[in-house]
Amino acid sequence: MPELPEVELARAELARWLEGARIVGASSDDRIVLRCSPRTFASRLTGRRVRAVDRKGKWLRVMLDDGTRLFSHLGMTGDWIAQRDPVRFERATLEIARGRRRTNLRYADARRLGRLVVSSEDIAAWSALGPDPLAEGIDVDRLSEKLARRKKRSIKEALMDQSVLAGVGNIQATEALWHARIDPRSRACALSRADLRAVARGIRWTIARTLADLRKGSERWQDSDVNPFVVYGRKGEPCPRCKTPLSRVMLGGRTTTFCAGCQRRAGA
DNA sequence: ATTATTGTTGGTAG
DNA sequence: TCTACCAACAATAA
Repeated sequence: MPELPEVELARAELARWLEGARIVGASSDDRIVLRCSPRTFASRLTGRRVRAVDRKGKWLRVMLDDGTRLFSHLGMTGDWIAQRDPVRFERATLEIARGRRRTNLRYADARRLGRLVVSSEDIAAWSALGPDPLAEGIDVDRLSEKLARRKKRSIKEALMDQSVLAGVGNIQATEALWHARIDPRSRACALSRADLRAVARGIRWTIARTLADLRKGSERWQDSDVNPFVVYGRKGEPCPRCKTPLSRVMLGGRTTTFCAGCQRRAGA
């Protein structure tokens, strides 16, 4: 379910339910998603008050009043749902109380590629994340410095590297590079300063666009049959800009759609 | 039966 | 120590 925009939506939803509320129960017995002992999960969370729900890239961090942190990554199919009754593919549950009001927050994850970790400190996966494009913006100088060391990687693979920019995944990278008119197969180190400024604009554009879609639709696009993206998943359809049929290649094992007509190979 | 999928990571090689 | 590559993880849908 998640790249940066979806996770940001999940953060806002969680914050609305959790901030200032008290966790009065926590349980999970999923030995794949849960990366700490079920006992730790229950005992460290129960009774605590929630200070804040933060997001960095695709990671969520719930900060509690005693410094304990709950980290949540949604993997490919994870989602938090505020609902009294159990949901399909439920892997963990938080019972929360705010005054007299009680709610259950349920973590659902069909493929179980997501993870939940309770820790008293920030975990390595969180600390290793690069800047978040939505929260911190994109510093082209810093980006250029990092990409200069990627001699072999394509720009698309580099953008999906979470230590380069946190939160950009297959869809957002595909859309951003189309907007920037850069061929996704270009070597990351071959992009000029102007190219990188265009990529930064492309990322801001696609994130803002996806976020706006999610906020107004509230229905996740996977659940409807409408593809809201400009090029992702549209191989063979005419490019919205130049009408050339869109091509598809594999980069780093991920499907990549692009326009051979108007996305130029950098450095070539 | 086959192929695809919004993601990460651990092992290996260089 | 850093970069690069790929299989593995796991479950569903078309």
